[in-house]
Amino acid sequence: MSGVLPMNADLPRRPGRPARPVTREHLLKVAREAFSQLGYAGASMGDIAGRAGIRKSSLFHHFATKDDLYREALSSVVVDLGVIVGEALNGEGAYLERLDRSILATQRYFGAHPVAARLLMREFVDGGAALTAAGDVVIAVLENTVAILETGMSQGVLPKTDARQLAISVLGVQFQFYSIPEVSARLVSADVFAPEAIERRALAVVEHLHRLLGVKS
Amino acid sequence: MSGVLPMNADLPRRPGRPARPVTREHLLKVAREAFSQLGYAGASMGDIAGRAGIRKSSLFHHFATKDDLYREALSSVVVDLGVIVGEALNGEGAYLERLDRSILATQRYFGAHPVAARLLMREFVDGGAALTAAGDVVIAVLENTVAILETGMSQGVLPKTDARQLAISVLGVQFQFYSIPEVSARLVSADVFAPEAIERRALAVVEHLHRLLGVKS
DNA sequence: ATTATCTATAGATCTATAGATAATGC
DNA sequence: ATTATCTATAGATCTATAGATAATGC
Repeated sequence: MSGVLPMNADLPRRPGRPARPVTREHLLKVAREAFSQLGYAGASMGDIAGRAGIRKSSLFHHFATKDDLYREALSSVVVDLGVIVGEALNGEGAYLERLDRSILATQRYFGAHPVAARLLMREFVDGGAALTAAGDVVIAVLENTVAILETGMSQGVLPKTDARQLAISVLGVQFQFYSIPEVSARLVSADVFAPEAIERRALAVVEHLHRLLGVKS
Repeated sequence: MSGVLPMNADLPRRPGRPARPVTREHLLKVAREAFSQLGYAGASMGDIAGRAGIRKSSLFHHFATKDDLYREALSSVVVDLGVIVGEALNGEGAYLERLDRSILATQRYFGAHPVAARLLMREFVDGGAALTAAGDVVIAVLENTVAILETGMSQGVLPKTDARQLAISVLGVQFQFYSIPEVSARLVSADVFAPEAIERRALAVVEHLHRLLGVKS
């Protein structure tokens, strides 16, 4: 599609209102990539602008501060993932069915969006030092996990244990692989974002979490 | 102890050779703290010097480049942890005894050294982009975990499964809690470095890894 | 003489702003 | 008229270096 028109996407731009302005969406996409790969402090506005094919000052036209850009980039991932997990959890089926569906959905989302898990992990590791607002979102995600685990325990589907300690381990199993993609790639000797590798990891995480949570098999 | 002599530790220093020079060990300690909290890009040489009570240029007298300082700070943690896990694994007892001892030793090390897990996790997440040499150390740590798991599987102590996929999940369970201390603290509503909290997490990780690895109980 | 510190500074880079430019969309 | 881009630049900060200083350790 859109192959009929010439794709003069990466010609150097000149002053004046452009025919095909760089979209906010595209800027957020390259910002997610840069922040994911380099972290908030490591990624510069000039670098992000360069990836999008515009000048630094043009990037500031779209986002008033680096912090604004970062928050919006992070938020887009949190919202996406929240919707996907929400749909998986609120769909049909018994507790374990919905749990498995949300695990698979999360893993496939991370596989389809190579920057997502690392971007979120960096935010966790930074500990909301830069972000009180986003820090609360992070806590909300974990409190949600705790609630899901406690539901399973009170329904007798999962053995009772400290749900808060467990939630952090669950987070580790779900995020680790895609948060450290270069390391994971070397360990499993494969492109971790190839379709077979994604599916292999998804099934492994289901198996691992079943064991970790004590699901009867 | 050493309370007899005046502790003029944090008086401003002046030009000329000092009576009590700041030790290399102390500089590495504050560097580990800064890199752990802020990351490689986020921590500046000026900041690290300031934490140690000297000027930036004096820090450069001890470490020629920021990269040198980072590598040595990271290396000190890798070596420490390697020794501790090595001793736990090479000691007496059956496979499971040695496994549990190394899990507990790792958790207690992270609890006693609040900057260690996060410093290592940041290095994993950065993916050796900055560091090829240290990146190999990181891979070595994981290959070692794979070898331990495969030993257990071939001895029939652990059920057979993909040891490489499992190793990454094990890494997640072992590191997550102490890699995101601010988040963990809010989730468990406690100072995660208080002795009881450390012991609670250590026992939880043993339980979680027993389940994840399929140890018969 | 050695050495751990300091002051001062070069040169790069980073966030952010000011103001010109020129095509778009109304 | 609006607006997405550009050039140019201010001011802060960052890594790293040069060279002075003065107490230590021999």
